Amino acid sequence: MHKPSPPLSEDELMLRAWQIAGATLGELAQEAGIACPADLRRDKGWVGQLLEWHLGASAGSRPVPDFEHLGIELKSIPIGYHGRPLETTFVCVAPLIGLHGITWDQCHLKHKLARVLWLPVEGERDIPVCDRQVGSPLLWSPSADEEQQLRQDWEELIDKIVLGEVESITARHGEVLQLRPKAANSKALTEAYGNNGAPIKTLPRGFYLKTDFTAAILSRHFQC
DNA sequence: GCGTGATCATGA
DNA sequence: TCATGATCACGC
Repeated sequence: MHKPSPPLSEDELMLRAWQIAGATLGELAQEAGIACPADLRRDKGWVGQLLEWHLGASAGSRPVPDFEHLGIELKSIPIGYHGRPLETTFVCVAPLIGLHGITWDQCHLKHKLARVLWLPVEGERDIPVCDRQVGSPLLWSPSADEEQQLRQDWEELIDKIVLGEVESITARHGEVLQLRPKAANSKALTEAYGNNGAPIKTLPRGFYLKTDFTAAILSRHFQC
């Protein structure tokens, strides 16, 4: 099977997503002509990239939505036996410098989360990767409450970054949003503000959605 | 090194 | 048991 072209409409995208719902990753890998890894230790992004392939995502590694002209971001999310997310969800890299005058309405995170196609995938490690099933897709935009929660966490975290306190931020800060390392390893460093605004070198950070938050999104879907 | 895709692995 | 902090792969 050749790589699907980008979907031309939201309806077309959702149709494709429903068409792969229930399939196993092994079946999807076979159609894509790629091998299914025994585990994801060395292929952490494999599931996401496989789903991108099937749905015709076009962005590659560019910092734009997966479905650029639809303004939709694709997120696979690993689900455990109890239907809850097994992992936090990476959203985007956090800016550590050049934040003068940055606002919620113009920030990268808000735009990334404006419209997300969630695709749950079985993620328990005792299920062989090839046997894991894709779940039902969910096209989501933040409710007013959800946006308020995200905004509050984002503003508090950005404030700390601006004040040179990035290295005192842990994953426990934030109700729904976390700031955590996002790097190749602990030796990858980038510039940030330190005490008194002096430049320091620190680990690159990313914004992640906590599992309680994504669990609520998914449960709202299954209840309605 | 940065941004894309994330999960791993161990200390609490 | 589970979330945090660390890490893996790839294109450029």
